[in-house]
This record gives sequence, C-alpha cells and structure tokens, in this order.
Amino acid sequence: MTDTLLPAGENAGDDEFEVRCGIPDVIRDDLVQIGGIAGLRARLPPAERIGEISATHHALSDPVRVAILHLLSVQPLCVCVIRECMGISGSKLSYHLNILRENGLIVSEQQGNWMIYRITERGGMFAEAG
Amino acid sequence: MTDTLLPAGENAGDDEFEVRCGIPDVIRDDLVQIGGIAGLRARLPPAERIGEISATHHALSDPVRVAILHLLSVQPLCVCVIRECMGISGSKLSYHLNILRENGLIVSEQQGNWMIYRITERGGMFAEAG
DNA sequence: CATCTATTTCAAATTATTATGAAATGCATA
DNA sequence: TATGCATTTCATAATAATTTGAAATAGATG
Repeated sequence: MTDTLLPAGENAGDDEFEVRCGIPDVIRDDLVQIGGIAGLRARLPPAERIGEISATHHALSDPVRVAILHLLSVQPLCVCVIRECMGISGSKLSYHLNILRENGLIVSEQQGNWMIYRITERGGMFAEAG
Repeated sequence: MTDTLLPAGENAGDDEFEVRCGIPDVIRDDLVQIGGIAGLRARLPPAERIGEISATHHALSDPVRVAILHLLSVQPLCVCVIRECMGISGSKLSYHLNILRENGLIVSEQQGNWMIYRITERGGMFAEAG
C-alpha cells in the first residue's frame, strides 16, 4: 500500500487495491461501475443498523426462544403455562424470556401473582415469517 | 402430578395441570378454547422446523455475517474484495463465509485462482428484510 | 404476620462461538 | 517443476452464551 498510480485522496487506498488486484473481469467491471471498494462500503447499512439486525437474529437463534415466540403468537400466556408446555426449568425460561423482551419481541405485564407475556407486533412479524 | 379429578388418558397430565393451576381467567378461558396445554403444543411447528428457523437466525446473528450478506446483495464478489472491504483477516472471513454457505444464504464457485461468492435467493430475502 | 405460589436473580459450571496465526491446499504461470 | 497468489484448514486461545440449582423477591391469602 505504498506505491500507487493514483493521486492521494480519501479513497486512495481502495483505488490502489482495485488497480493492483487481478480479480476476474466480470467482477471488477461491475465493481468499478458502482464506485469500487468505496462504493461497495457506501452501500452497507451503517454499523449501528447492522448491529441491530444481528442482535434481533441473535434473539431468535435459540430453539427455545423460537418456540416461546410461537406459543405467544397463539395467545398471551403466563410463565407457568409456558413452562409446563415446554418442560424446562423456571430459571431457564426466565433467562430466555428476558432475551426476547430485551429485543422487543415480547412484553410482560404483571397480573396479581402472575406475569403475563404477550407477543409484540414486531415479534409477530418474525413468528409469521418463521 | 399424582391426584387428578380427570380420567387418565393421553393428556391427563396437561388437563390436571390446567385444573390445578389458578392462572388468570382471561388466559385460562382462551387456553381451554384451544385445547389447553396440549392444544398449545399442537400449534407449535415441529421441533425439526424450529431447529431450522433458529439455525438460520443463528447464521445471521453476527454483525460480520450480516455485513457480508449485504455486500453480496450488491454483486458477486471474490474473497479478496470482501476482505479489503471489511478489513478482517482471511481466516476470519473464511470462517464466516462457511457459516453463511452452510446455511444456504450464499454459494461459492471457483474461478481460476479466485473463489467467487454470490448471494442465494434465500439469502436475498434476508438481506432485503434486514 | 406467616405462609404459599409464581417468578426472577445470582454465581458457578458447562458448553458454544469466535479470533488468531501458522501451515496447508490448489490454481496459474514462468 | 518452482514460484506466487488466493483461499482454506487447523489447533489453540479468548470470549460469549447457556444451564443449573439455590436463594431472593413479591403478590395473595389465611
């Protein structure tokens, strides 16, 4: 990354890469069209958005959580019913419910002794899609 | 789970649970309508399908992989261009490309010295959605 | 107030995922 | 065949996620 045929500038490094790299023509031609490496980068969602997207997918990356989401897409449920339905320990269930809630896929509301969980609109979209 | 008011049968355990559990009326009434715990379970996708869903989400649960998918939604790319664009090591990139490929979100094709990755139709759906 | 039930929290142990750098593979070309 | 380049593989280290069981919290009820 020291010698380059191109004038120094904001994207000098990228242009230099494209010049030096002997990648297949089909790819390079299109790449040049869209502005090279810099153009490619510019088409990425901002890092913050990418973080949000991966976080949501992470929330649904465990079969227990996918199952919970589907149960709640049927109707709102208290913890003890979810627990009975899935046959897992209370603390384990609580752990997974937290992750779904933190990611805005479900919400909870206390009702006397019980905690009622229900799916959000956002959560519903993922339950339908899956 | 020993004494129950109901006849023994396939779902005796579940019915017993519903009878004993003093969950809020709003929830229990609906729950009874759909067939209780057993009815709820019957509405879940099969375990196999839930595994597939969570596996796909897992493939997209890392920001590096989400970024790669978005890059490939612009155009097919060889590894060296993705690498330059993201500024990560080759072995790290290879690791993440493998996960995306194993989950059917991208495919690869060798072209001389280069390996060209392109997004699949399935992968494209997730790139659009995100 | 004492007790029961439902749920959550916590710390520790277990397991899974990701990162790293060196070595290996495979194609191209002199 | 020797060399160079692009990519992958491998073993290992580092980090993160999940499970577990005991203890804590909080509402309801006698």
